[in-house]
Amino acid sequence: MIPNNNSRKMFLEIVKQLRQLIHDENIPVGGKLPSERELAERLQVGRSTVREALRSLELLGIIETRRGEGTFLSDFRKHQLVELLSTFILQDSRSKKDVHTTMHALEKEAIRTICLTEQLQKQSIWDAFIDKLQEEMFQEDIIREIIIISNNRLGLKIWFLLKQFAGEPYRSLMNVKEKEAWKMLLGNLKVGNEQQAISNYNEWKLLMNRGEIK
Amino acid sequence: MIPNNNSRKMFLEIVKQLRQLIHDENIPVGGKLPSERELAERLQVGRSTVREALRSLELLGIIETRRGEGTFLSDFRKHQLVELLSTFILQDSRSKKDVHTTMHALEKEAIRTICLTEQLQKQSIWDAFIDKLQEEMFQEDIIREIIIISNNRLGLKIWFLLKQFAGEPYRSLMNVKEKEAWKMLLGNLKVGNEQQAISNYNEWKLLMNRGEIK
DNA sequence: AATTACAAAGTGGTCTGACCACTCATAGTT
DNA sequence: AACTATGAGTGGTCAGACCACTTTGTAATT
Repeated sequence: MIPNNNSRKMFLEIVKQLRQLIHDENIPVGGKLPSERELAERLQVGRSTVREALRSLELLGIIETRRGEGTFLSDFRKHQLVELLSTFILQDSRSKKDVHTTMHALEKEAIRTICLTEQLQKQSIWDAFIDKLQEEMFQEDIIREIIIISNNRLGLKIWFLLKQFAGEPYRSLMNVKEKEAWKMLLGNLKVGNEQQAISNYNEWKLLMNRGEIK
Repeated sequence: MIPNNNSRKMFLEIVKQLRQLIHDENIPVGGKLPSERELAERLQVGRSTVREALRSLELLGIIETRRGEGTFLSDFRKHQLVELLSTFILQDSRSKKDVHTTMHALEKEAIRTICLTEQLQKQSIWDAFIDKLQEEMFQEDIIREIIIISNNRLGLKIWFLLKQFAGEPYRSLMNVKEKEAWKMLLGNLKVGNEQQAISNYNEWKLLMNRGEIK
């Protein structure tokens, strides 16, 4: 008979199978998962093992549980866990720097993609953003919109993820210089001037860093 | 008496208290945590509750457990969480194009970082690579080395992950033109010429794509 | 005295069964 | 028709029991 002496961690196996199950049954975001008891029976493990896997995914913000109702697939953007992680994990400045560097890489790539793709430049949204610059506005929203428009869904998701780990790298309020940098950046984005746009981006980043040092 | 049947999730509370405990007792990376049974008694909860919290932290790569030995504070720079989340994320966006775009973003950022950091340019490894170009060599190895030297461990981790999903984007054999492009790229890398290096990179990428189309 | 072999204690891994607290649908009552 | 009570289903927690594994101490052997 096959020994059940798994050197592997069972609960990790369950995590894996849960992922498979979610995929196979095509459970949508917000959809309901089978109950813990049913999962235990279907996967042929104890309920406590199932729970360990579920609790892990819950801490990651992948699922959401409501007592008396059930377990639901969550929109992982909502997780509150990340602030926990930042206090737990990202005390290391090396890691923080890595997160920022990687985010910047994704942001720049989005700008490049947009500049090099004619259809993406014609979006009238750039003008709208330039107009909105006068009001109070979240810089983060602009960045996000840029990445969204660049149409790299994977990059966007990774960026979201990192943003959550990075804490608050983007201040919401802008001073005059920052607004000016944004205006130029958006303007160059509109006409597809890659070199200039990247240059503007770097300038803006410099302004941001100075602002943080203050 | 104080009712502890709060609507709050107990296991989240335990996670919080574990963090406190690790801080208070100043447990170093690699250090040993109290046993599950001891934690259960100290925190006045059941062992299974403690386990749910511990399993969550384990999935996040914050702790490491070894059967028969104990639970240890892990080197969380391993970023296991990113790996996990990525496998979840990549289910619904397996667009190869997105994967490639994101990989290129990371590669370019590595090149930029190296160009802008003097210490990284002095590595004699570039000359070694230029020499090796004559022989049969894996382009993938050069790229990887570039990212490693750029010292962004998170980026490297993500890059590795994406490479797995991307299949085989980098052919191992190089023709004359590709070798020439690499030679220039490495040369510019050595002296920190960012603009030219990125330009070389783009040229090389173009050559790669043509080769694939053939 | 040194080495080996074995037993015991300690630890994480898993399962079972039992409650509790909560939500919801529904049968029953007014 | 509106309201109420009930029970089924679900997650939350606990206690106790094994198992598999590692470490450690001790007794037996050399």
